[in-house]
Amino acid sequence: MSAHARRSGAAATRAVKPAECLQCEIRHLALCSAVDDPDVQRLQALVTHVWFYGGQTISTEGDPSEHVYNVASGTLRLYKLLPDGRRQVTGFLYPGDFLGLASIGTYAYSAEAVGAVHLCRFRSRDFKNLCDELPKMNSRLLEIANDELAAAQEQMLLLGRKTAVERIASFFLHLADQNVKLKRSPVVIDLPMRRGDIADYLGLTIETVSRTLRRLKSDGVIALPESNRVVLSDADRLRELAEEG
Amino acid sequence: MSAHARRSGAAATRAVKPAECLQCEIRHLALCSAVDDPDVQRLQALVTHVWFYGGQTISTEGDPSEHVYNVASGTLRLYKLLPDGRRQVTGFLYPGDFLGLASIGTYAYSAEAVGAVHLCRFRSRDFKNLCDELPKMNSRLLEIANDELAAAQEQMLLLGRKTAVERIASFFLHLADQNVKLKRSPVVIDLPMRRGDIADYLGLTIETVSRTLRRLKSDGVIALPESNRVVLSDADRLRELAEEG
DNA sequence: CGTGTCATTGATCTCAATCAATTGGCGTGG
DNA sequence: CCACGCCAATTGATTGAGATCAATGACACG
Repeated sequence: MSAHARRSGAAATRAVKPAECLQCEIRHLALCSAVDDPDVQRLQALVTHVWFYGGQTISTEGDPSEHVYNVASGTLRLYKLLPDGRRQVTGFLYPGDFLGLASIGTYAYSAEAVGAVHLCRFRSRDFKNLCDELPKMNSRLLEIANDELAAAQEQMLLLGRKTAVERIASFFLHLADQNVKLKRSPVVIDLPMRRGDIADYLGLTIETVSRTLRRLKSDGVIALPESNRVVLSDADRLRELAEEG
Repeated sequence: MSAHARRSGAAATRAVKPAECLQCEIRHLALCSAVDDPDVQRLQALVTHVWFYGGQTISTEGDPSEHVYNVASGTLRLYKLLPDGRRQVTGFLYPGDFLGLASIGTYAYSAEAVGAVHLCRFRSRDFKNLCDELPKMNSRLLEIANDELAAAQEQMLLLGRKTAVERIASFFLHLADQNVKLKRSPVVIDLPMRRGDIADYLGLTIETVSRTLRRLKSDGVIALPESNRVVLSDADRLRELAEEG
């Protein structure tokens, strides 16, 4: 079985002085939308901005969870490994997403940068304290946890019961929704991750992903102008193929 | 693919006057452990006790979420369906577990009684209001959501990457842990659910579950004194087979 | 005892995994 | 500029784990 894991780059993390949270372009998407301008200042006082290159590890499953993060730009992959190296990518994080749930004490999964990413980092302790002071933060966090839980249920349905075509179709539709949220095209979709990441996310192999893409392409449902860009030529057909409620 | 769903029984739900929450045997396991005796009284004022027979539906995916529940006794199965009837059981709930996460607005999944169950029911609105007043409730809820999220990640790993034997072994070990939590034997395990539920939980078919059990049995790893009771004769071996960290 | 439901067991099939090249893009260095 | 190496992705041939199809066995219940 598969282990499309990628050796982590050795490049260093840079940490610089905070940019202005009030001007943050993705604030409306993030956790930070929960609090008003005065309180955002308090968040800003706690934040450290960090950058990672593609392949770098942000946090490792089982390690004590010292930080939580907001994704400012770029994509992360979250994953768990089996002792023999088989990998399950449990999700991708995009700008506005929060990293640090399911991490009371220790991280429940590892996180790596897919490409270059910019993260807003908080010390778990500081963050926890702030949450206790700002009840809105806590309830927003609960909301996020609920969304993630619902997404996890959906992914279980996909992994347990869907066919390869259905998985790929569902994945693209999910990416299309994500694109809408980020005010990008719902039809032209960039795939920042490699085939191995997609395979490990969907419980397939690289080869099956590739073959399924070919079929969808030759059926005219999608186009692949580049290997990491999909065009949903026939979104309705794709929805049928995904077998969605 | 499989649809081991079961037609829902037609028997009526009974609702009676609340028992005493302060004397509740499983309070220490439940959400209710978050608040002190005086506040438990406030919880108790809001609770309705309801009973369901095996096969009855408690809530349906997509329906507006009007209630949240605590499981007082019995087992629930949570599941999602595909349009063609394929089913994924996303989890089982045992005494002390909370039903109502991933249910902002509408239920993210359906819930059915596996056998006879006793539930403590709250109106979502009342419950939400109480949570806003008792910050400890909110943070306990977040804690629960985090645990469920971690469990969901684990289940994704199982569904995406584990073999049939590994899935069954992991399932039994998980049940054993559950048993410890409920102060039952970690070796003799009752299976309140039928084979179809197990299959749909593990992303397998009934037949594969049955065959895998036979193999584990003939290998001396487990015993099956009755079809719905397992004895973990060799827990260490089982742990090896589960390929766990 | 029939009858229905659930679980087990056996025979066969199939979809995706595995194994094995081949292709294509890209950067490096001669 | 082109040859070479590297790596990701594609494509093809074959295998295999688990699904599907089909009985059979084991209880429980009216």
